[in-house]
Amino acid sequence: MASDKIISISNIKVACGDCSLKSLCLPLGLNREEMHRLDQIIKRPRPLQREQFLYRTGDSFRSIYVVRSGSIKTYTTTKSGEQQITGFHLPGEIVGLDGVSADIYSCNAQALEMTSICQVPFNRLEELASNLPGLQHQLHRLMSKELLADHEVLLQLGKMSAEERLAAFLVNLSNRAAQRGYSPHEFNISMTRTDIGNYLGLAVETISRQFTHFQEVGLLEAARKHIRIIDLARLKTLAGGETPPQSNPKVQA
Amino acid sequence: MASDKIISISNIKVACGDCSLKSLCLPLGLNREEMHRLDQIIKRPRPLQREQFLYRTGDSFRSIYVVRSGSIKTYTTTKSGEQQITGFHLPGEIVGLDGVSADIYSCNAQALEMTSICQVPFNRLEELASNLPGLQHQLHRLMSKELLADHEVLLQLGKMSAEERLAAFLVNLSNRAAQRGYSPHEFNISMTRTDIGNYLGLAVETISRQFTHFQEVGLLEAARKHIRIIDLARLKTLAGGETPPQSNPKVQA
DNA sequence: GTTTTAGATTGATAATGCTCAATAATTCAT
DNA sequence: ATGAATTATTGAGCATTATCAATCTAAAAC
Repeated sequence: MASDKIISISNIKVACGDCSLKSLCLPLGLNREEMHRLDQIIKRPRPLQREQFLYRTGDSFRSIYVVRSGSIKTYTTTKSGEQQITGFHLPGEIVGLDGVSADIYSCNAQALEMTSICQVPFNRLEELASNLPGLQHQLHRLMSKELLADHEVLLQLGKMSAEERLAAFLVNLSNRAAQRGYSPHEFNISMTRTDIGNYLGLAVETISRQFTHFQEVGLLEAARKHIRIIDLARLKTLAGGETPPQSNPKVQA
Repeated sequence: MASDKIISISNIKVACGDCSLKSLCLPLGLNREEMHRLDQIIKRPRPLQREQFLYRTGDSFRSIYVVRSGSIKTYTTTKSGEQQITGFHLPGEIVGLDGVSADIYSCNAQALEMTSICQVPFNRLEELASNLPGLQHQLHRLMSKELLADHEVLLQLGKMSAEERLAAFLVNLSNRAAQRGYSPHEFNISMTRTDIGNYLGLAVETISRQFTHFQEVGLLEAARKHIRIIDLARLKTLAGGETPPQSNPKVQA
C-alpha cells in the first residue's frame, strides 16, 4: 500500500559512500568495506526544525552528530543567564564532542534552520575505531581541528578589533563554503546578526555597523542572510593574513 | 666512577604507576599491566629550561607531552607578529594535541620555568589505545576536556569584564592547584602579568589594576608570583558562579 | 655589591565599542 | 492581505579599557 512506499522513501539509506560530505567527515580515508562497517552504526534521525534542540547542557552523552544539511549553533550559558555561542556547525562538521569529557553535554546545540543529521553512538564509534586505525586517527584529527578552530576564535576575541573579527568570521564562512564545494564569494548565512555578535563578543549594533562599513568600502554586499563577497583578498588581509593551515587539509592518513 | 652514579640518577625510571599525576593523566583507569604497556612507549626527555621551546608552530608533529613539573604556555602568532596565549599547562596536563589535526603543531609551546615532561609518541599511543579501550577513552576525554576549557575562555573573552576575567582565571588556577593536591588558597603562579593579560585579552596595566583592586577589597594578597586567596567564595561569585563541572571529574571509565 | 634589565604599578588621557533609543525592514501568523 | 513580532539599522552619549608615560621593585648579570 501507499504507506509502504512513503516509508521506504523516507527510509532511503544514504550511505557514507554516497554522501558528498564524506571527505570532510568521519569516513575520510576509509575503504568501501570500512565505510560499510561505519554505516552500520550510524543512525539518521528525523531532521530538526528551526530552533529545535539537538541536546541541552547536562543531557547525558551518548552520541556525536554530523550535520548533513542545515546548521547548528552550540552555546554555553552563564549563571547570570547570558549565553556565549561556542560554534556554528555546518554540513560535514561534528557536534557533540563536548560531551565526551564528563559524559554529559556541556553546552546546548540548537538548529538554526531545518537541519538533518547523522547520529553516531560514541561507544560504538570507539569500538569500531579500535579496529579501524584510519577511523581512529580521523576522529582524533577532527577533535584536534576543533581545538584549532577554538584557538582561532580565542585570537579573534583576544586581539582583534571589531572590524577584524567580522572580516575573519566572514573569511572563515567563505572557506567553509568552498570546502563543501560552493562558491567562496557568495553564500547564505543562517545565523542572525545577534548570533554573530554573541559569537564574536560584540554588540549587535557593532556587527550591523561593520556590515554597513564593509559595504561602503565596496568589500561586499550583504542583504540580510545573503552575503556576496566582492573583494575576498582584501577581506582576508583585513582578517589578518591568509587562511590558517587548517582550512587546507592534506588528505587522509 | 662518579659519572656513572650521576647518569644512573638522572635515568631513574619514573613509571606511571609511581607518578602522583596518574589520576589526572593518560593512565587514569588503567590496571597495572596496562600501565606498564603505556610506560613502554613513554620517553622522559631532559627538562626544559625557562623560555625553552618544547615545539614551535610548523614543527612536524610526532608526540604529545604531559607536564610532570613546571609549566608551559602555548601561543599562536598572528601575521602582524602579535601573540595570543591559548593555554597554560600545569603538571598532569597535556600539551601538543593541536598537532594532530594537520600533522604539524599549530602553536608554540614554551616553558615558563624549569619544566620536566613525559613524551608520548602519538602513533604508538594510537596503536596502544586500539588495544586498551580504557586508554582510548581517556585520550578522548582529555581532548574533549581541552575543548571545554577553551569554551570557558571563550566565554570569559566574549562576555566578562576585566574584573570577572581575572577572578575566573584565579579561580581556575585555584581549582587546578586543588586537583593536584595543593591548597586552593595559596599557590605560586609561573606566568607574568603580561602573560595573564595576553591570555585574557586585557592590557598588562588592567591586570595590575585589578590585582590592586582585589587586594584593596580584601579578596586576596598578591606578592609578585605568590597568590594567597583570602575569600575564595567571593572570588568565585565574582567569576560568575561556582566551578564548572569539568573540575569535578567523576573518576574513570 | 653594584649595575642592568625585566616586570609591575600607578596616573592621565583617549578611543573603541556598548547602551539606550528610535526607526525601518522582514518575517510570521492569522 | 494585514497586523504583530522579530531582526536589522542608525544615532547620540557614555563607560570600560587601551595607550602612553613615569616610577618603582625585584631579579639577574657581572
